Amino acid sequence: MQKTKRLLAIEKIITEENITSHEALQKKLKAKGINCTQATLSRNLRQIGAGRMPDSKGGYKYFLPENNVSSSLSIGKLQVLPVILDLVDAKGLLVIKTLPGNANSTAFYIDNKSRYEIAGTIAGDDTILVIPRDGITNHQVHMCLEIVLPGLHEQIKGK
Amino acid sequence: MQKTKRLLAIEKIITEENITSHEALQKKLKAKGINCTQATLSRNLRQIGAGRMPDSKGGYKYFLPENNVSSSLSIGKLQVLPVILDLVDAKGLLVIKTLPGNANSTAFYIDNKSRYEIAGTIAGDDTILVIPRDGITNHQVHMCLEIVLPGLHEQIKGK
DNA sequence: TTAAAAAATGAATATATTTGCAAAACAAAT
DNA sequence: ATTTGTTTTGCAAATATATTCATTTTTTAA
Repeated sequence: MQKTKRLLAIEKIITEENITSHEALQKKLKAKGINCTQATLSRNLRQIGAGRMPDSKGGYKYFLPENNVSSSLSIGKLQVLPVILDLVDAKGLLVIKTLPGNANSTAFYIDNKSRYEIAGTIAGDDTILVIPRDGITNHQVHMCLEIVLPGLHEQIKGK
Repeated sequence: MQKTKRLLAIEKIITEENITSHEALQKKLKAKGINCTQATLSRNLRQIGAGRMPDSKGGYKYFLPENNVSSSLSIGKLQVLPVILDLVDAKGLLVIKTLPGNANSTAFYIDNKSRYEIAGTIAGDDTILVIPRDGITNHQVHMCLEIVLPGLHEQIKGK
């Protein structure tokens, strides 16, 4: 999962540092041992939905759109992950099993990440149905969920 | 005021239509009788703080950052303008006179436009002090206020 | 008004970003 | 393991955007 790792690194870097060009981002990644071309970054930045705004210093700054809730409610990774018990594909959809009572909050969390790949979610008490958008492969949704919930697949595999 | 007119037109166009490139914007402006080069648009887009985000169709879209309040409170132009009575320069600052009791709401409105040129405002009952940021010329603030409150100078001149 | 200073503009150029295409890496199924 | 199909990637080229510089326009001050 070389790409996923890079996507995560990019998200982290552009939210934490002032990135003003693909080239600058490329260098930061290199420093972390992640090598790729500027062309790949162009594609990756699009994929994660990164935008660009003028900064006050006459340059430009790349940014990740705020995920409405995640920041203000600050649901951290460590609180979200342990409640997820299983993840299975079914009929082009995904079913996530959680600890009892945790489906809604987790689905809420996923929804608020506003990923393009996910059309929506429906949550019961301990089960979430994730509905991918048309044209999105099963595999893409898995990648997407891994981004929304880093470590997810690790987590599941261990159960 | 050729430039101000263009800036206003650009703001209007990119909020109302899907603009995906400088060239596209240039054509829309031309259709409105406003001619300029791509170079000028590059500079203008920076000035008004326009950003760029990936759209779902594989392209990009220019946008104007939301002015937190203006949209949700929807203080329209027509309600704001008539309460402003005068506008004078003083010691590098600007003094705005309003109808009694209208200074605070007007200042609030200006503040929430979050213009770079304006460091802040202080409002009494019928008077607002506008404090420009260091390095901003008096003229720049006027341009800026004209953008925040379209028709402002027209309005004042008529009194 | 007129002269001087500042700001805005276009043309050309430099730089940055995106994309087509072929090769490589990866995944799925046999 | 081997084949087949899909995704990812780099390279090179195309496109889009930013900037330099010279000129024109606009503002300021006298």
